[in-house]
Amino acid sequence: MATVTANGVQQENGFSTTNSAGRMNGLTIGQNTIPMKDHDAIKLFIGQIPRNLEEKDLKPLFEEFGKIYELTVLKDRFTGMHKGCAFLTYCARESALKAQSALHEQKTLPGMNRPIQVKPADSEGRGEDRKLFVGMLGKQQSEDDVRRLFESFGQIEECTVLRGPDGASKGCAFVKFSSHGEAQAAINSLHGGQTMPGASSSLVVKFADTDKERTLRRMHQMAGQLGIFSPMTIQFGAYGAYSHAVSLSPAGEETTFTTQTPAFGCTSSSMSAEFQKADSVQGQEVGRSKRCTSTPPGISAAAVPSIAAPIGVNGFSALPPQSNGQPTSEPIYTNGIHPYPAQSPTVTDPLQQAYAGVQHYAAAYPAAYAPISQAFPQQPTIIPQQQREGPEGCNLFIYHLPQEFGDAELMQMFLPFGNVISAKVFVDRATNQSKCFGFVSFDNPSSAQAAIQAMNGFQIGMKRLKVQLKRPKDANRPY
DNA sequence: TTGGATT
Repeated sequence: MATVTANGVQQENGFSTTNSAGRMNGLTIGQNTIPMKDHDAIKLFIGQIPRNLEEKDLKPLFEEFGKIYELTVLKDRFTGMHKGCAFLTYCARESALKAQSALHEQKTLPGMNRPIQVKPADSEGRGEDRKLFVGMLGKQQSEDDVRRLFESFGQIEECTVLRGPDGASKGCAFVKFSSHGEAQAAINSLHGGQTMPGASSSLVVKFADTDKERTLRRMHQMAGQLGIFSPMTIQFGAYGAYSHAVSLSPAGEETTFTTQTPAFGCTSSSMSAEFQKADSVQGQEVGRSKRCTSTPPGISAAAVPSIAAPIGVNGFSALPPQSNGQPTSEPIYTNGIHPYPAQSPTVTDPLQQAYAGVQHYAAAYPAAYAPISQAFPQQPTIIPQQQREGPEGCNLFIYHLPQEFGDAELMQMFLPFGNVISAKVFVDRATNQSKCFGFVSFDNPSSAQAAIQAMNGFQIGMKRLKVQLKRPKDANRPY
């Protein structure tokens, strides 16, 4: 038996699923029509409704824009009181858009002092599929500037430049378009395409995080703040730092660089750089052979008291028990980086002793970390180090880093001097290449000072590290 | 050549 539905669509089977626009909006079985809605139907939030209006009163008002799929006045869960708002879903997406443009803030219902609100409900994904995060803006770019940048791609519903407490732009913004397509078009044209004045890299245009991603990030942040990363990370890191940056070639010879460290497994680094600590005190280079001869191989780690300081800070409160006749003169991690601590050519130089001592520590106790790792059998996954600034006087700016250095290498290099709460090498987003500078934050100023003392002027290859306190944020800012 | 950021 054929059925003619309200839409005039005739079907042999008595089912009708399309409206005049060819979209699904109702399922008619015999005489009964079960309302169906578009797959992309929009749930609208209706606000500023007088509390005496119920569904039956509201229906006529909204039906003029299309068939209603669902209309629910919001009631207090406990008291059942009318909350002055409702959710409304039309069968057709089109109807919702029409209602929104015809009604939203266009009229005020009797007894209300603000105009009616008709807009997609928050539950509709909060617009995140059309909201963009814009990064690498110039710090002086205003909302208007950002709007101008984006206006040709569609209708901008929202544009906010993120600002710190002092009102200074954080160099990023959110831009919400009225549709996903517009947002996507903006990404396609603008992302990476230009570099704003004062920005360090090309413009970033991407979809803003979803709620889920945001929650995840928050959790990571919390975890980072609470220091919930593996203690072994730190200890391994320290160990790795010494073995990386510190492995002395006793004979002053090049050693082959292998890339394994216990801290990070196989690292990406394959540096052939040569480390030399410049003699910053006397302003002169200390001869390599002189330094080397002053560091006799085979010196006992335990006999070098000064290594206790940097090591202790990193959680090595004690050296492992002297053991077992392992060879101590060969670095187990020979990575081609040769620090030549040269503050003084004598063996009493603390830094040199630290280097030497740690080298021997690394050489003599390769199993040192094993018992510790067994003591923490279920370490949580390492949470990626977020950018964290330390207190005033604890943050270092490091320039002339080797191109190959990444965050991990930077951290390893500075771990000997204290608790590194953050190590960040700046990377050019376009090329993914290091910009050869970075930041290291300690949790206390003396570690930072110790690091400056030891590492400023440190020669790597043809370059010398520049290690100094990071400029405070407000420095050099025009007022 | 001074922190790559968030709703």
